[in-house]
Amino acid sequence: MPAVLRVALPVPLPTLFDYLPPAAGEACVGSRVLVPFGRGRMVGVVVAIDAEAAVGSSRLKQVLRLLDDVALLDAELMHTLAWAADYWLGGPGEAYANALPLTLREAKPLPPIGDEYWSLTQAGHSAHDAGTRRGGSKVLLALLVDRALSAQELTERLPGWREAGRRLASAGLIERSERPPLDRPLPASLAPRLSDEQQQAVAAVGASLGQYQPFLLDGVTGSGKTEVYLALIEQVLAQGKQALLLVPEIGLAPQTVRRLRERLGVIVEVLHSNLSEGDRARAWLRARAGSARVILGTRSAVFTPLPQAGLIIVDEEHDSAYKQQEGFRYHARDLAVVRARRLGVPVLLGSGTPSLESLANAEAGRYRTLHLRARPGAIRPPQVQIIDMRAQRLEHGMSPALLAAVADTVARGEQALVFRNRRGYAPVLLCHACGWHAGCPRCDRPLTLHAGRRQLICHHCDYRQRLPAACPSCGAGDLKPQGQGTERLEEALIAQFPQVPVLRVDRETTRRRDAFEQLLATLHDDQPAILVGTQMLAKGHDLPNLTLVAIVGVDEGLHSVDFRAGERLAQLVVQVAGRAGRARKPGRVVLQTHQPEHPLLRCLLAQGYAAAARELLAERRLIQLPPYSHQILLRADAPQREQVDAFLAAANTALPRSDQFQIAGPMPAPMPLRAGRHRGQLLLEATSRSTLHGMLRSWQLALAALPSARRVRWSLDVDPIDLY
DNA sequence: AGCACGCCGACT
DNA sequence: GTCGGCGTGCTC
Repeated sequence: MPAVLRVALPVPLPTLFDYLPPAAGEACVGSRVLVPFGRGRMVGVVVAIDAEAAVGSSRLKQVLRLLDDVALLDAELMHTLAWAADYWLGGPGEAYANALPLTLREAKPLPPIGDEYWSLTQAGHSAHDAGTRRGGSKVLLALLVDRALSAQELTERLPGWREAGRRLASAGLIERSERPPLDRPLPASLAPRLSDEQQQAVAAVGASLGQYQPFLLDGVTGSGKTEVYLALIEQVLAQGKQALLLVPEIGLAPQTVRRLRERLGVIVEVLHSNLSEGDRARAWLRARAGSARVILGTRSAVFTPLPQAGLIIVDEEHDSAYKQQEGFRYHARDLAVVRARRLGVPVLLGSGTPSLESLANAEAGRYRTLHLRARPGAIRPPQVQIIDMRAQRLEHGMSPALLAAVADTVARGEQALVFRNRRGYAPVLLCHACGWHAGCPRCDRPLTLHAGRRQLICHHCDYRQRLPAACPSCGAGDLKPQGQGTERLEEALIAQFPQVPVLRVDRETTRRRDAFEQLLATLHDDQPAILVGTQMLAKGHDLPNLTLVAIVGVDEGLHSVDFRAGERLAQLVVQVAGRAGRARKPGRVVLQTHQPEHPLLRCLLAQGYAAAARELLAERRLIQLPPYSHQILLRADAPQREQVDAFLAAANTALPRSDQFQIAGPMPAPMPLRAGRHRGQLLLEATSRSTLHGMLRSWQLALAALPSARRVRWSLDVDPIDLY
């Protein structure tokens, strides 16, 4: 048997592939190779050398070329990736595909990791003097006439300069160069005085630097978690180590980057999916080279190489954005903890509304809890008032008490936020003559009315149709919107408060990148305004003049079939409420509901999130739901229901009988029809997941071999976070 | 996932 | 008589 190289390839197959060593050179584990695969060629990562071939030598092909002389992925990252692929049942190659920026999965030399600079050529200077160019090109030439500028500086001064840049570069008027990343310290601002609790948190984590220890930093919005992060990152930098800070979404990145830069006086490397591939590769490589000291990123940044790791922070750790919902379904928060253990560094999970999983880990003594209770500056926590919607005359879904609260607020020159977790004008369009309602033909759910665009849109599959003038069923012209979305609330608030600016913030109004930031920038600190919006308003963004949060209709969450609905509702209410009164002014929250006596709401409002979470945890323990049990969900969908049923039945049969786990289903998914496909699922629940592991792999292979599997799309989800 | 091969309907 | 539909099988 010849010794072969074992290579992970970016294909969703459950196997690694063996190759004969290349004609020239010595491959090492963690380096990339170009290999023939099927008809074409592919870049893979060497996971083992001197392996014994798993297939007959006649089938072995030879590595075409080595792409790295040293490992691109260090031993720790290789182990982490293998562990992740194993835990979340991914193909061995999929983890690598997620970890490596696209540019690094091409058979090219590594891109330079210096900063990208642009300058005028001789011809460029002439063109500028002649003034022949127009528009963006002219502005760009003028910007570069004195000195070369970095791509970042150009983006700051002329957003969208790339197009003009391309034109001018191909005309030979400007040229690109690389310079080593700036290493001179930038001006750093002084750290504010920390509260006692903040100091204790910093001291506790600081004392653990250099060893593995998970911390749960439990701090309400505005309690100053970020200052704790900053102080710790400062310590890590002083030791010459790297800090990785994960945030749930890109929207939170720009302001956080600014804050980190201003306070720490170092370059902050950013890694998220909205970055261009070149930028991602550069940031990744800088982290690998150790020149990036502070790395801020979203989910996939958990795979950043950290050769000098000092600390990992996961901000808003409860956020479900950390779980990848398709393909390789890993959880970045959980992986961050695993990485921290292997790296021997502390990991800090921060949230004002910790996940029940993390609370259970703290309860079990696996995590140390740090509390930040007080809001610095001694602002009182917002007072919360429940409005019983029953027997109220509603103005487009808003009660008189709610409108009065908004009126008071704007009369004082302050700002109000009206929160509604529903986009569009109305969630249902109903015919008052015959009872027909507009439904999605592909999802069996009502279509949402979007009045401004005169469309009916399905929020599940994006099916769209024009707004009918009359009822398609009976011809009556009596179509009435039922219920309220943000668009309708906006309209009603404009009518009620004609002199106050009303700003709607949802996916529709903030489609463009940075539109959200720009929108918020128009809010002057001292001017009254009304904000209407969805989830997007729940996070980040300090609005110092915002003193009222009005939550319209959270009842939907209380009826949901998903056992996590209560947890999510509590988190959402607390996060949204936390927008109120962040600066000097006291805040007020009104919560409008049809179920003022609901135990979860009452507990949440009377005793706060921690108490509500304790109740929810006790419930979960009682009925043995996560985090007190472990779930694996098999999902399947197909154009015909029989195909789904046949596959799930066969999958169920292929499951070994065991008292290690319970099986629920096969059953229809909570949305049994979506985008024209029928959906079903099979749920495994076990008290101990580790005993399940070996069985799962063989089950997965058995599923792939089922004839019925070819007629469905299917996936296995380890620790699913919604049963959708 | 791609990408071939392979065997049955509506077209120049 | 062909172009092309997507079922089936393979990739070291």
